[in-house]
Amino acid sequence: MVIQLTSFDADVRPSGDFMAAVGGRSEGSAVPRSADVARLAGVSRKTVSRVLNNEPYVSEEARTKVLAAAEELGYRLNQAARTLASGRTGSIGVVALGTVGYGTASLLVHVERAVRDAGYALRVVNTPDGDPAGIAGAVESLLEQGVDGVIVSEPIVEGDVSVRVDVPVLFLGAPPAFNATRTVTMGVGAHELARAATEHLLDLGHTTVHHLAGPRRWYATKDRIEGWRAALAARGAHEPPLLNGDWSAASGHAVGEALASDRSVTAVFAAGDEMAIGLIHALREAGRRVPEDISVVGFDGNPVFAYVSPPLTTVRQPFEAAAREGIRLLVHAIEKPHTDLPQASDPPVELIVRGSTAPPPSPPDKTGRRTT
Amino acid sequence: MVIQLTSFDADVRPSGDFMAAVGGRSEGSAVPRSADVARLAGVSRKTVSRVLNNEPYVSEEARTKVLAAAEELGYRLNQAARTLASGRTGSIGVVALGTVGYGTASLLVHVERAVRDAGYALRVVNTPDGDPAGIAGAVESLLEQGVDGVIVSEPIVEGDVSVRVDVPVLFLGAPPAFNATRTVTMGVGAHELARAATEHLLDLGHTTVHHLAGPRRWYATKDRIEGWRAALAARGAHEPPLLNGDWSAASGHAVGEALASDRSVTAVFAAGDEMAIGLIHALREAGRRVPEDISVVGFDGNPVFAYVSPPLTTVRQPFEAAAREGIRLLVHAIEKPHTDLPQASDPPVELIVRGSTAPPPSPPDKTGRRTT
DNA sequence: TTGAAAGCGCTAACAA
DNA sequence: TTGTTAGCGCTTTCAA
Repeated sequence: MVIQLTSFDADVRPSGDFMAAVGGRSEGSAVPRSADVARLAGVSRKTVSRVLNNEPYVSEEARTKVLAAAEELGYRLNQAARTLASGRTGSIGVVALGTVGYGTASLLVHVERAVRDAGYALRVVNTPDGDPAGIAGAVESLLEQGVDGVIVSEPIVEGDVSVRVDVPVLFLGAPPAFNATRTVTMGVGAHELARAATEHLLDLGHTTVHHLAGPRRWYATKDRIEGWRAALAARGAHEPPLLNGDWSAASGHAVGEALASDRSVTAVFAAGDEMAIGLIHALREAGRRVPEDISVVGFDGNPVFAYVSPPLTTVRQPFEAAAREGIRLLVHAIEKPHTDLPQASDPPVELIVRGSTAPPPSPPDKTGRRTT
Repeated sequence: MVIQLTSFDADVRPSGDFMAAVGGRSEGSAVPRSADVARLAGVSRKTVSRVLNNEPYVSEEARTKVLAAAEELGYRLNQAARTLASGRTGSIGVVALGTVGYGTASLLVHVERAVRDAGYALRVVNTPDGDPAGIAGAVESLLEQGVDGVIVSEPIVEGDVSVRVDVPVLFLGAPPAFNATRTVTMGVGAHELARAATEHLLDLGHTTVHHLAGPRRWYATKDRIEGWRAALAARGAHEPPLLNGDWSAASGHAVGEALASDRSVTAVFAAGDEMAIGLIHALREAGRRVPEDISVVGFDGNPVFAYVSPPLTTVRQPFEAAAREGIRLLVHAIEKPHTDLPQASDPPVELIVRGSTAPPPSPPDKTGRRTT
């Protein structure tokens, strides 16, 4: 741990803005204003504004001069003033979960990139609990800071969130939790993915598939349960009782210890890669082989699990596509409020078959009895 | 994938602010201003401001009335106006890496929490490349948006970044890359951690330790190399050539394949958990046992790797402590610019010994020859 | 194509 | 303890 403090030059102002507010005018090394640029370029402030905002009706000559003057002065547009005058903030806020899992983290990274590519700045507020009160508070603080749009990313609980929102809202991976001027919902394919994972196991010959679910309060959990259920129902497979984890490998491990003695279990679809890893570990510790005795499928697609034994079969969530498409719609809602939303393309469902799945130890015969 | 668009009520304004800017006065359902609160509470706007900013010299009575009026109106302070008038933005910007690794993601989560706990909002800009140009652009955009302080989190390359920065800057996990009004540096203990990991292996009886490093351009890589080197030098151990990865499990796997045939290698310290996992996998595929033939230590402390075979011995980076302490110093620099920085406490070095390390297959005898 | 004037909603300084 | 006045730096309107 190193703490280094560069010598603090006492006559450096804490902030140019502060100094100016105190009374300094644009003299000496003070932070340049648009008036300074205008003066240097020999035009009006409004023309400077026009150039910097790419507005039409500016002569090439004026544009060139303004750009040169701005560059020379090291002029930086004051976003607060612009926001106050125009009502547009140029930023989008995201309410995220604040967990460090591969899934949520990579979703956030893609959101940041998509937002930036769309020309907006990003404000982030985490709500580790994801409950309605937390989300309401987070949205409230975002609105207060000033945002043109809000993204609510994978919130946890259902329940009505009570906030007054005048800007468009994008719900990523969950149904709308509150009303807003305009609401856009973008799923992350959890249902289809869960269904594909379950079907993969069924296709291998397993008579049914157990499901290790996440905490019941999460939307992500519900979606996966439903997908699993749909796959089972479509094949007429019996639906075994749910197994419960909390996304952590430790919880998967605990479930695996309890499950190991139940010889009727031959296939488990876990709602997260990490739970799957914990589950497999416990199973093997108890002497059950994976995939020979029990097949396990994960959920997320973290590439590192291609390098464990056995390499984990899993499904990949299309975070990048979901973030990109969702934000495209959100930005459309922000910038063209009175037009219809464009069509969103469906991201692909991607099943990654590796080594943790195989046919059941001994396929059931026609009567459904198992011949071990 | 579900796209849902709630019916768009045509007479809902796209934004209250916009409407007001167009000419509406505080009438009907327009967004309330501080003047509206003042009127309802029967005080002046300045008193409203005082109450909302927790300034002294307000009577209990006035405070109560203002709060009630604000609540009734659903008043929300306009941060842009406040910023313009006061010069303070109430937000801190972070320049992050935008990779989805466990390390960087969890650092970002802790940064968000610490920033919020300190009463600031967070702006995030990612620079996937982390190079000086990218960092400069990111800082520039943050400054333009308006921030009271900047955090540069684990940048990649050395090199001078050319930006004019009037606010304090916190460098997390790297030395200062540019000059600012005030610079604070907070390491994440990488050197000490790398040293502890290497020493653990040496203590086990290995004559030397190989190091699987990350991309050479990263500061994080350099720090770990230096820690490893220091441990080797302190014991008079021979320093083998560096192995090179890119943080991914795949790169660790590739190195492992090449390394498997070299029987002289008995201990490897990998600069990241995921590379360690890939390395171990390749080693075992080639018939070498871990830890019996080769010991491997990772770096990061992702708990999921306690549930693979063998459970990974690793060191945990004190992200939470580093973020909390670093931001404490940054906030101090922002709020009390003319005082000394407080003392920062050193986060603990934490070695997590699990199953991937053991004494060498057959300890060298006194002469240094190996008796296999 | 350009400019002058008038705010945006808030806080700072000062006076009361 | 409170209110008045005067901006913060920009965009908007409207006229030129």
